Amino acid sequence: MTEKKGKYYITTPIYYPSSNLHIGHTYCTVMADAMARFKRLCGYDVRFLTGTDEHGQKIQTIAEEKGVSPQEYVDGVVSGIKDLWKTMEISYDDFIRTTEPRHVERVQKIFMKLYEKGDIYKGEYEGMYCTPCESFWTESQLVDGCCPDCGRPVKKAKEEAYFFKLSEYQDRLIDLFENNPQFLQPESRRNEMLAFVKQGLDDLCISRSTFDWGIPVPIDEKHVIYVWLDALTNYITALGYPDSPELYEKYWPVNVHLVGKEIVRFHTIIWPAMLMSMELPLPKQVLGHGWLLLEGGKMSKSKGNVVDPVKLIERYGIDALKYFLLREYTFGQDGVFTNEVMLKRMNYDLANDLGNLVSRTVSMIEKYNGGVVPDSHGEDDIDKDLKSIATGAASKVEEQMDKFAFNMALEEIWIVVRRANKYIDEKAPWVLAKDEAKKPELDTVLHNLAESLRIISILIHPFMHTTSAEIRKQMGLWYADVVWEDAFDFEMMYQEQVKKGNPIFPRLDIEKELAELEEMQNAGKNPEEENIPLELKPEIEYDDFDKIDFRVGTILSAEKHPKADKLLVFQVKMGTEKRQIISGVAEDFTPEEMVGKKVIVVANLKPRKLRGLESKGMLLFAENGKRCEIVTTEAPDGEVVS
RNA sequence: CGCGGGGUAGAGCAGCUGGUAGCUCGUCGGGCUCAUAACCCGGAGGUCACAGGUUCAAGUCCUGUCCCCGCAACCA
Repeated sequence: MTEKKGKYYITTPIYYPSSNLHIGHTYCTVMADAMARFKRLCGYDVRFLTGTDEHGQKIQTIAEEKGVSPQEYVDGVVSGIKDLWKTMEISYDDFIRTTEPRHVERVQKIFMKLYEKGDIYKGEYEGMYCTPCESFWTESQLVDGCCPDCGRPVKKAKEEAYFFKLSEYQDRLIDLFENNPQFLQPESRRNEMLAFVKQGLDDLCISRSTFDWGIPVPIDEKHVIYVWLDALTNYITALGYPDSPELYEKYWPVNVHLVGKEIVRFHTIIWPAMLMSMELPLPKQVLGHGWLLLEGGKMSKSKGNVVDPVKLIERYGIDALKYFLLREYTFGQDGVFTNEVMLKRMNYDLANDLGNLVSRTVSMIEKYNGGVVPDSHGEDDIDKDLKSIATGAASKVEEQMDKFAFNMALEEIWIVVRRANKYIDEKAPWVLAKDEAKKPELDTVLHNLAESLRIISILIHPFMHTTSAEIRKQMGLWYADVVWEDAFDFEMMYQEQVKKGNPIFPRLDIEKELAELEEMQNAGKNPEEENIPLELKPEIEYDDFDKIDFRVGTILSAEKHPKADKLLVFQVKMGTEKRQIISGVAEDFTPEEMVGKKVIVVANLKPRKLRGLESKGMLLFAENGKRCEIVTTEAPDGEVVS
């Protein structure tokens, strides 16, 4: 076996089990898994951690709605997540749940360490609180007096809370970013974070007393520990820190925290600050990957446009999906997910190039040499070229993997695949087979193809181990372990018995698959039969409704707000009165097309200045975040709407 | 005002520390029949957003401008 090269600790974020995971989570976990498998294959002592972040008000609320305890609720979701990782053959070494006793106890110990260090103090948190989002907002952040995230009402709240002295660590964090370019990649995120820290850091609120689904603050039973102290510490509590430090001492500091770009800030500012406070080593590197976007924009549960990985795996297999995710997207950048791009990748690269290469090679060895891999006899320039490309690929893959450039690593492997296909054409074994005198030459060709596939089976192992195994089975290599170093050698096969199997990646009818996928995805989106309640704001009384005075108005004129690019300034006539109303619809309508339209106005809304201009009232529009439609009527202006 | 990302062949993208512009798909033409109508070869197609500058040499460095996309401000 390979000698050990040292340890390698890699983590994914711990996911929030408020509902099932989508392909974005899958993407991150697939990358971590590929890296973990690659490092293992290269001889590292790898530890790969994933898990779930299970506390918080949101979970508590959902559980209450479903009439189960929070623990029961998360147990259900988490078991689904574990099933998904099992289906996807994610090779994690540990799965930490923040509700596990091992985590709970250790978080409390960590809290005490910070407290004893003098970095935690009791203070008062004041702000506008959005319950569903568990977030405090400042007045200026509110939209329409409501939560800027979910649009629901907020309430003023003041609560006693414990704070972590994040501000104390500002200078050390600036040093960290400035002196360790490797600490946070890609580069662009580093600049962002540096700018953020330089703006000045506020102390961090780390406890809550408005709900109780969390880890109790050890010195104050009224409080539970709030999200980041609970969540981020998973990376060391899972290693037994502080009470059972064997694994901790072996694996910490982590080599890589793989995270989405939305939580880079927490992992590169808050987490290092906590570690500094505890006087522990910092993560060697945090990598912020991009998002998978859909054509319409961000993927999100509330838009109902999530892509369900399970369906895709059932249909195309896990290796095909993993290949697509790793090959198509550039680490760190956002990428657009479409069924068509996915299907093309699967067909062209997997079925046509790799699958077909295996198929034709095995067929020829069966047909021309009774299914036994022959020995080679000499080499010419073409042989040499094939060999050098095949044996040179492994180091190129290593190089790309060092940069987390999965797409480039796979591209390097596919250069070998394409070279082998080309080799067949150049050598035309079917011609050699017709001439008994050319048998040695034919043998050489078959041998070299077999060797190439052997090497390919090793190279793809970190990314698609099942396919790797299937290729090795067909090539008669079932008896041998996959050893990375063997990818550097060309002469290793000796009279293996090959055996044709099913196509490893059957060719897809893209048109047909597209149609069926679309149908499936629509079916998930619009269950016609079912009557699914909408997610609404809290109920109001009739009296509340009656307070609003809706009127019909006619738009007399419209123009762009001189100082704001999203605002239109309308002059609206309602019966006898004319007034100015401003709306944020400049991106959806031109001023010209609005003139003359009849609209519905909230006429008794308190006037307010928007970028210097007064708006007296509000116009109604229908919108879904993307498209915006005017709510209109036939009635004469001035009339009451009720 | 701002912060960040980006503008490279019809589409989607690579091009790090400067030295003949590349990949996948599509398209046109050819080859082959071992193979999953797959594979291989060749052609057409790019003022590398624009304008200056540095340099023997610039998508690649510098300056300025325009446009797109996130975030932010603001969307009663």
